[in-house]
Amino acid sequence: MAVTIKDVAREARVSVASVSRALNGHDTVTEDTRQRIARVATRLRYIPHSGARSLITRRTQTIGALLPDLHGEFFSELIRGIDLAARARGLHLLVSSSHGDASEAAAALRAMQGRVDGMLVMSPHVDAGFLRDQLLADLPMVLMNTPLESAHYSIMNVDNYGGAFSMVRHLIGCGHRRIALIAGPEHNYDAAERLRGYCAAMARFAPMMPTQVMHGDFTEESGNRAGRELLALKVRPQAVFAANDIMAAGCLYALKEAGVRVPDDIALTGFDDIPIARFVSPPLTTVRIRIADLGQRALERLVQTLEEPAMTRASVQTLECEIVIRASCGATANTEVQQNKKI
Amino acid sequence: MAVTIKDVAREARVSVASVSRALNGHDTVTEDTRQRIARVATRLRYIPHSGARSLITRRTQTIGALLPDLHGEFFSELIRGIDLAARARGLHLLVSSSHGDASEAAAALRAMQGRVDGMLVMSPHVDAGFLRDQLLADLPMVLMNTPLESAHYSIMNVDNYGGAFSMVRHLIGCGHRRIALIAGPEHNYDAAERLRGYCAAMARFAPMMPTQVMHGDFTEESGNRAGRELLALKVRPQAVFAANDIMAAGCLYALKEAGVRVPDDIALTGFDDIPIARFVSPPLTTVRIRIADLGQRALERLVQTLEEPAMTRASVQTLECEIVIRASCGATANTEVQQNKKI
DNA sequence: AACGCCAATGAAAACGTTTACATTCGCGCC
DNA sequence: GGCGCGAATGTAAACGTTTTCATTGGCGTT
Repeated sequence: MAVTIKDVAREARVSVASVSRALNGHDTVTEDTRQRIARVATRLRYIPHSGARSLITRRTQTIGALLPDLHGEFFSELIRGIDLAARARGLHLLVSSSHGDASEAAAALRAMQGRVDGMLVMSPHVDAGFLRDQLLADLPMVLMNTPLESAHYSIMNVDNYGGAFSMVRHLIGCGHRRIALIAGPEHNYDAAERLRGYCAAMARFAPMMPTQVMHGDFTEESGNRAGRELLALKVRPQAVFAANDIMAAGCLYALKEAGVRVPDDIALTGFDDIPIARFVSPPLTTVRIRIADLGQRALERLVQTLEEPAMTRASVQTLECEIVIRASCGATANTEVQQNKKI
Repeated sequence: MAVTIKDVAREARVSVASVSRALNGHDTVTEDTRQRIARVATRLRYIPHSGARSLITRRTQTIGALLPDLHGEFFSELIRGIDLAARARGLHLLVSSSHGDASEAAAALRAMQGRVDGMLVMSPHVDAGFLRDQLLADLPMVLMNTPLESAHYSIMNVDNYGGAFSMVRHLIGCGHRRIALIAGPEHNYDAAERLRGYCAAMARFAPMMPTQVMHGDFTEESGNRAGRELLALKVRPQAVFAANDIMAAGCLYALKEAGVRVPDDIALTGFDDIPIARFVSPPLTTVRIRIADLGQRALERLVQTLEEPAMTRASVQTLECEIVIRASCGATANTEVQQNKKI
């Protein structure tokens, strides 16, 4: 039914070998015949069977992305970055999102095996055991946002620690001393790193002030709850640093509802710089992650591994964040974006 | 290098045929040998080569999604819906987003041919010529959000007309009469349908009032500009209906900046119900599209076509919208969500 | 004019599956 | 006890490519 290389060969009065050579740009074919073959191929709408090709070349020209069920903006930005980099290299992108648990993630990964040349993995369920299992099935992988260390796989992380550190430094620079953190979920790596950055910056820049950590789980509701808890305290903090923007938004509503003015009474900042950060009032000072960049860089790292498996050693890369200063922190900002300097 | 079916066969002391049969659940193999083969397969970490398989079965178990460079939330929700439905059927998802123009879209589609069993296409660049080209390469496709009609391809649209119609009816129900529309881009199908719904509802429910259409292009800036233009008018409208939420947000900032109160002085509504709609103040009354549903339904339609090519005739399905009433329209809402009734 | 060489092309094997067809074997029936 | 039959398994062809190796033919060299 479908038109194959044989049809093209017959029609162009050459062998299939010549068709293959002509279409793949080998130099051992006359310009004349190449053009004739090309004409026939387009006329017949010939499209090579990728399966047959991958059978012999051992390459699928496809990379897989295993993603958690991320919240909207983050997810789409990440895919956008990956897709951009992939298409620049003529690679296809096979995605698989939303896995509830480790076994589901493992199943998804197994299903992708054999269809892809390599994988980008961002999943909270990827642990050491998972990694060991995969090691034997040596599929090139790049791990994203993971606390794992691996001698075999490259890792691409976001500088959560540095971002949080810078934000606290900024708040202290604004004159705030009592700074509370609304933390993320306990077993989340990103959340842990942000907490670590907060603590480190407090210890460094306001060593006499106690840290104050409220419980949260990255949801709007938890931010709201934390906000109400803060208001009930005898001594309210001067600034609240939420470990992500959506919690900051939840907290903001709690403050507003109580008639507390932001930033005059309490300053508030977030993390991620999702679009919503610009739209709440007052607009939210936050830590920006270049998510698309993250995806792009991860894919490029993977491609590098793919192209020279021997040359490339596993590495850990960390993507810098930057502070975006808006109204919610009470800063008299003359620059909107302040580069996050290395510490 | 990789372990093949032959390795499994040798190790299990059977022929490759038996391995294939056992692993594919055919009933012509003894329970005893089936288990033995299964054990060997897992021990050896055997993963069938999808290329080889698709070569003979003529199926790739993969469907492709050709998407425009949609804005964040919409994009991710759509993919989520598609992915959900796909994985429920054991199908893989190959995505390709962000194509600047028609030729790029065509290239992306061509690149996907032969790697997928069918395609979901949502792209503003898909026109009649494009369609005709593809028709010959009879790949099952479902078209999304397109004004095209096709006897060969099923179409899955959003009820932009009905949503806009309902929103205008609602605004009139709130007591507003002078209702302006901030329109979307000229050659955008969604935008045109929303405009049509606005005009139809005005003609129906406020026949003596003139329609008032401001230019816009779905961007925040254009909404802001339109807002400023509205303020400059001698007679200001009582309500402004922006053809999408992000323009409504832009307009809202223009109104706020001018000290105009929403909804007291002017009511404002949007379309899409992106998350931002909840976060602006006042929260935005808008038309909700169940985006994930759209993706899911489209995929299910495609699968249906795939499974019984003969049975299924091309069809056009339209996904209903619903009005989400928040503060920005000035309604004294007792129900937050009002089902959009068929007209 | 014969020879060798190189460029262009063709023939065929190989990739890893599935499946139609062939073979084997045990068993019941005449 | 031979025969047919059906169940279980094996053999081999087929899928559409790429690539190695062989073949052809033209041309320059001697």
